[in-house]
Amino acid sequence: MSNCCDKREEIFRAALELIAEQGFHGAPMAMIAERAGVAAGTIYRYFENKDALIVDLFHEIDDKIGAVIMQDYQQAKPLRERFHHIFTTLARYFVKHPLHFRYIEQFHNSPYGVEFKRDILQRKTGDCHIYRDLLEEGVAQQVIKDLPMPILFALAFGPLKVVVRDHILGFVALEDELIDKLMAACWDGIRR
Amino acid sequence: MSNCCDKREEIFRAALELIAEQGFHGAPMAMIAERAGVAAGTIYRYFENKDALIVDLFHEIDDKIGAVIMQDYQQAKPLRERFHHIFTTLARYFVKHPLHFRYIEQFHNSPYGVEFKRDILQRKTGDCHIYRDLLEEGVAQQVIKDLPMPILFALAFGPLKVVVRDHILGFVALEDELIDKLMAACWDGIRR
Amino acid sequence: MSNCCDKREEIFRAALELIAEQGFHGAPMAMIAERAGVAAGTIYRYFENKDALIVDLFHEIDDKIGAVIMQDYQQAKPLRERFHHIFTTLARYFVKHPLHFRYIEQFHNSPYGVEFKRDILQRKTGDCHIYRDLLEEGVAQQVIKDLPMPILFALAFGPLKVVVRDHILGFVALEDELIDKLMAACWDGIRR
Amino acid sequence: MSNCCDKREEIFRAALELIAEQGFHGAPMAMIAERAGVAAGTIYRYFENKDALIVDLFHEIDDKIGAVIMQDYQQAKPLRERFHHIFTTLARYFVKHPLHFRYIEQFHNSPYGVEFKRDILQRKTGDCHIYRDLLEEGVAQQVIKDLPMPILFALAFGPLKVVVRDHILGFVALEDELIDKLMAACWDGIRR
DNA sequence: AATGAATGAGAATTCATTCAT
DNA sequence: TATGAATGAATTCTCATTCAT
Repeated sequence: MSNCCDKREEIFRAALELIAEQGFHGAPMAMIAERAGVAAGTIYRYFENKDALIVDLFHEIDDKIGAVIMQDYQQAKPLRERFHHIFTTLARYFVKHPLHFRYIEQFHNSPYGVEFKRDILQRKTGDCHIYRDLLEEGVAQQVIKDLPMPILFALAFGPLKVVVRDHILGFVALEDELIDKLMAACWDGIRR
Repeated sequence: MSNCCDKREEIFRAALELIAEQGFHGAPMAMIAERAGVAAGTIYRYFENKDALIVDLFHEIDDKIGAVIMQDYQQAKPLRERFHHIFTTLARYFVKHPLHFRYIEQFHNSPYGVEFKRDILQRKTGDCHIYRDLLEEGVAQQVIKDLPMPILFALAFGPLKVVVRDHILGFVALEDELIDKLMAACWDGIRR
Repeated sequence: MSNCCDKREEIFRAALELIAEQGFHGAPMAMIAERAGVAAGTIYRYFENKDALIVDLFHEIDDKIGAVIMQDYQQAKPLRERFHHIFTTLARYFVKHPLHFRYIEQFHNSPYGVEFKRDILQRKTGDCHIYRDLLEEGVAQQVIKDLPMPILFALAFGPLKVVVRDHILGFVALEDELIDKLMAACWDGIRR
Repeated sequence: MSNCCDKREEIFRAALELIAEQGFHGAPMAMIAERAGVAAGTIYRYFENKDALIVDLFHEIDDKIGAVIMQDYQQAKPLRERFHHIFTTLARYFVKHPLHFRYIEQFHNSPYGVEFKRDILQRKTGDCHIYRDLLEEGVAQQVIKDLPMPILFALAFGPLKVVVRDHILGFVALEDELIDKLMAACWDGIRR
């Protein structure tokens, strides 16, 4: 457990940093290895190849985000509060982990991410059902507009994605107060 | 005149298709040349190098979009109508030209696009001032929420981006009626 | 005659400048053409290919030097005076035409020049016989050391080559007085 | 240790042979690799790029020559004997290592060598100070002509360069006896 | 398990030369 | 004759992956 996971962790960290900052182009295996403090060949003990490393790292991050959201998620709370929880948790997570955000963006806009996207959009994997369940519940309760799920999803979380990017580029300071206002506006977008 | 522009056009077309579909990785110069029906060296008569080709192609598309939006834009019309015009024109353009949409996405999520983004976010180039002017006017008239520009921008157009992607992947059929509904919801997001 | 020779002349001039200053690497045909004010294809009307251009240009320069030396060469004058004439004429020519000197150097140190050198060293071409005749006469008269011809040649003109290079690089100012001193020293080298 | 230095050595050897015989043009990296018995990419483990390989190889040779000259150089010996030592050592080295001579010539007549030449002419690097010290000492002792250093340098070693070239091309057989005569003549050129 | 030197296919780019106009 | 766009072979260099140690 000791050595094994350390190395894997280090490789993940190195890949995350390099890819998030330089893109897939700017992250050759040799460079990832160097930054991780392991030999190039060692990466292949933990990952079948570069693609697998990239995909695994994505899932690692994706799972982490899912876990954070689920952590204090209370199904019993009113709809809007639950939306508030998801939205602000996501926003704070990305503000706190800009490299994760940028990695996910890189991933989605790459051949690696295309196949995966089919899954996630069909809500087959991950914790996406939380988002969907919430929205579907809202539609059923006639609190949320009766629109196709992808539309609602885009209205609810699309702006967040754009704003986080702007935040990372330094064009807005995404502080708690602003996150709340953004959330409120997104809620305006989806509610009846 | 004949030959000159044909070749350049063909190279643009080939690069657009390959990059939009396969990403920058999947579009080596030799392949672009082959698909364009020219020799590899020919590309370099029209573009200084691959980067220049990529940036030029982006501007080509960007200008085209700007032109389409400006075409029937009527400054005299009420705010919401102007927003409607921009929004639906954009949506229809992307539905009609999915490769353009995917190319732009690739571009923005790449080293090539980083520098450019700084400009566009600072609204220094292109027709972006149209968007900003519209939103600023709305804020001044107290029709639109008083939020920082990047936030309003994200609320107004962020969902569209996500939905267009879903449309291209086949998860929604972005028809005129749905575009209108989406636009209305986005308007709900930004209006007071 | 008018147009024909102008172009050829311009191509020669352009090639001389570029090759002397940038080496053969730094003188692509397209660049030579541009500097000569002709189209790339035009060069091939006057020269079979790049090699031919390079060799022809060498001969052009070589002939010019030969002509200058022969111009005031007086067979009747004493040996040392004739040596003085050749030496100082050469020196002044190179000082006046540094590009010619550098071109010749480039040429001799290139695959182009190798074959040619065989000829010239066997004294088959050019005005080299002047040098050789002079030295042979000196040997016969027991004024000049009895050494193999290439040795005498090297002693007589080798230093000049090195000094001209230094002059062009700015490490000595090769003025008339210094040329005379250099010549005198070279004469010391070859005379009995 | 074993493999490392072998490969580097082999690459040096291959590059030396090819460049000395065919010039920089005639020595593509792939050909150097093939002749060295390594893969093309392997060269780049030992040298940053082709330029670095070329420059490093030059210094390798240059250092070797410097070492050979210094090996039996005795500062205490009379001036002429020291000159004799340097001159004949150089001559024999080049006779023994014609590829080294031709490589150096190629190098000096190339963009690679230009920058370096400035140094060596200013006697800033290598063992060149030996030559200069010797000549300056001779001038001070009024044994050698009072001429600018580049002139003396050219008189002392310029002929050797020309003769070595002729020797390599097969026009003289530069044997010990002849080397001595050449040296004596060069001494005549510089001595008072 | 770990290493990292070695591999070699593949990518971008250059440039002498050709040929339709 | 002259043009210069087009060609495509050749060149430099990169990098994912392997394998002997």
